[in-house]
Amino acid sequence: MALPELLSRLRLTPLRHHLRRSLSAAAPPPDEHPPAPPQPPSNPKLFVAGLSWSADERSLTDAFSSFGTVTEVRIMYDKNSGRSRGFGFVQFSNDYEAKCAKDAMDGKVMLGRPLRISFALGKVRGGPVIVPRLPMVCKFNI
DNA sequence: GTTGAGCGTT
Repeated sequence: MALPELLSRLRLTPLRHHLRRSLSAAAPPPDEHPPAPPQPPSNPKLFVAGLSWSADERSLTDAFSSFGTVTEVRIMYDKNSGRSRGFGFVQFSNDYEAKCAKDAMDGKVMLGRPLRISFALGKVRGGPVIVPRLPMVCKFNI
């Protein structure tokens, strides 16, 4: 085996690997478009379903007020029977609190029923649905 | 005395 080839195998090869690693590390993300941020639109109002028949505005408020300032709580009742329709709305003073409460309370059982929470849609009077620009991180670990 | 996916009043 020729001497140059020997040297090449002993020293240059590892160097090449090192260089390749450095280059690939320094290389910009290869046209990596963020995979369609499925971050759902967020607004200060939550749609809360799966409510127990016995859940009222008071118990709802108590369950959500630890995540922020609850500005409005509404449970939909049947006009005739007066019984709860099993869902309602909880509005916070801002999107962050709403998202935090959603992440923390979605799926949790309340009064024996698992809550199904999502951001309210529809009757959004007072402006368009604002998509948050900054990542919102819930500080609660529930 | 029942039931169980869903998006609501002024």
